[in-house]
Amino acid sequence: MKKFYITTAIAYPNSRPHLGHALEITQADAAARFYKLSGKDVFLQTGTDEHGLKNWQTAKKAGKDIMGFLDENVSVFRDLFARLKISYDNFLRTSDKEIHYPAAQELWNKLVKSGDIYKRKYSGLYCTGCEAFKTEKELENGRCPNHSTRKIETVEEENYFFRLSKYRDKVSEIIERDEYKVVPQSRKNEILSFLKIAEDISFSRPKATLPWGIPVPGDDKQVMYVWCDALSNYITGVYYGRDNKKFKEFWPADMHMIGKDILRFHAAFWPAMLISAGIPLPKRLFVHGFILSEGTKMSKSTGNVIEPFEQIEKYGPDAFRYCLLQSMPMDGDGEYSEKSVKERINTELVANIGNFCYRVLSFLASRYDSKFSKIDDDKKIISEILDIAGAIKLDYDSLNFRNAIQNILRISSIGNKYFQDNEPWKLINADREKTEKVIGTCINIVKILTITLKPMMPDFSAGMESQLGLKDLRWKDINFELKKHKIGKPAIIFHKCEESIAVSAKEFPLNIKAARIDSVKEHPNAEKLYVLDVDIGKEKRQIVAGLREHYSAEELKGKKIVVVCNLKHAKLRGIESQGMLLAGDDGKSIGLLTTKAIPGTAVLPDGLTGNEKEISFDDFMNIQIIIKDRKPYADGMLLKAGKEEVLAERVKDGARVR
RNA sequence: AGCGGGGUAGGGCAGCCAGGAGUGCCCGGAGGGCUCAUAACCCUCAGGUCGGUGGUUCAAAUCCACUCCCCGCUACCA
Repeated sequence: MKKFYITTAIAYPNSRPHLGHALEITQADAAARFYKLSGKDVFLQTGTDEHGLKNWQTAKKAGKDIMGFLDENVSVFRDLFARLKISYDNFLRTSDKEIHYPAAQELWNKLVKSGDIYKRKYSGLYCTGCEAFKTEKELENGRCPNHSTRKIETVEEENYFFRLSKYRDKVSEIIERDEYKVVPQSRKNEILSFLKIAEDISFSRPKATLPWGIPVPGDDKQVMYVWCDALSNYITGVYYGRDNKKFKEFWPADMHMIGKDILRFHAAFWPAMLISAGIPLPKRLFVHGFILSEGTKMSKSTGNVIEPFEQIEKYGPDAFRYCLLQSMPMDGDGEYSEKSVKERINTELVANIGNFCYRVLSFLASRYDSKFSKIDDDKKIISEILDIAGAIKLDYDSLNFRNAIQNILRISSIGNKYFQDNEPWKLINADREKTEKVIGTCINIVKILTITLKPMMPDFSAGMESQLGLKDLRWKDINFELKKHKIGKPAIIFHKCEESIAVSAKEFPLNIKAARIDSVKEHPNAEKLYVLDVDIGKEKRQIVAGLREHYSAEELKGKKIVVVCNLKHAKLRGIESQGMLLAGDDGKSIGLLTTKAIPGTAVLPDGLTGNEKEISFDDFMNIQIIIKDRKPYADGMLLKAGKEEVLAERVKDGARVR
């Protein structure tokens, strides 16, 4: 079987990888994983472009040997790819003398043979300090900014050129007809207009000005310029010039993936070179935009640089991949911000997808001993979901990850609604068999989610496969054929990303006071709730508390507790609650926080001042207070009511206060 | 200035190429339901003269012309 061959642009490793590198390789990896799932024999190549003056100078400046410098930087890229779970099959370094050099030289020779390489004089502005050509833009007052005492000279040098102009019509035609398909359309238009005026391109440099490159065959005074050196990686990595039979298994490439800044080289130079060398053209060029932060390009001066390593560390590879893929529109630039990352994790991954998977699996595990032997043959749901899965396939095939995500979320929303509408937690008392069918269908939906998310979030899907007790799910397993099955052990995969309210050095965000319960009534409308009147010193408050399963009215009356007073008031089943009493919850028992302090005493960490500002329930939930040795700690700081201690009843260490 | 991208509900987007009731997604707001699930899930409602003007058309967010505003690029760099 011919390989399905995908490439990324090769990175220039003169500094650390940035978000753009992470984006491109993640897109390529997601595509590769998708095609693999669909049964193709995928080969993904990436690598690094290691020649050129910039690498040479950066190494020199750092006082390092060029290969040592490159090895170091390249290993950082490889490390990033590993952390990103990139499933590449080949990593090609253009500094590879064994494989890459001879093959690139072979390509050069082919171009010479076709009569498309010729010598021509080139003249430019040369800085003797840098020993390099400068563009007019780079100069300040006609001088090199790094060597302002030296003169800029106009230097002529003789270089080899490639006859791009000869091929512009031919390349235009091929792109026009989509034989080499450039997407999106706007990039295709752009390159077609460039091809009308494309001129021959400089193809080499004298060794004296570019000391670090691949030697031009038959001319030891010249080295290849980047085109033949770097673009050729796409063929040299897959046996070009080494093993023609094997080369044909890979080539032509099914997809090159690049950024919009290098469109010309891939949609004009590269196909022209291939035609000249008599090599078939790749099939598709996918061009993505840049990834921006806060609406502008990331730069150190703006201070909006986002480090890929840090993002993976904070959010994990799955969520990072998911957000990267979602950030990029099909045309134009994308936007990445941590605020939206957190939002997406909490709402899409946790509340929508993750919650559906977990509620279904845990229901089956606890009520049916993890087994089912029938499914609900709800034609409407089934066909609706299979239709969406079909759309997702098209989304992936066109690399529209954003649409794919949107459609996947639709599936889990349908699942959540289906679960909700059937109310299995109630239905199970009336019709145990029907309930089992409903859950069986839900398991199939979970399976479909697992498969459709596999290209984007490999860890999640691997985790779900093991929870489902299924192995090696493929795209063809998207169906409702799982009718009798025993699942594995359910577990939560995505965890809520807490927006930690900065507990500032001076102000504690909560206004907590010691209080005494004056009276206890049962909530007329809710079986778990009490309505309490509490004394918080200068005023009295009415508080609704869900304690009826844990405390009797007698136990509560007169008890001295602590209450959050600046929480936004809320109606609970029709009765207003003007605060919240604090209790520890260790998963088994609920135990009140108590204190001997007189009502009204502020409860604070040492040294911090109080805060009257009203706080929303969500913000409150994001403040972690944990019990240790019966005492409450907020962000590691002990909470006390003046001089008196605050102690939690009944609960173990690690209990969360709420 | 040139080139490119954009202006659609309070925020972020899709829809535009192949015109057909402002349709859709995520967040946020208001109200309700539910308790299996990670305070999660479900439902309802509010909110828009689709940047503006003019044209083509039976019909325009969508096509054409003009115009206003925002942003990016303008390096022999992958």
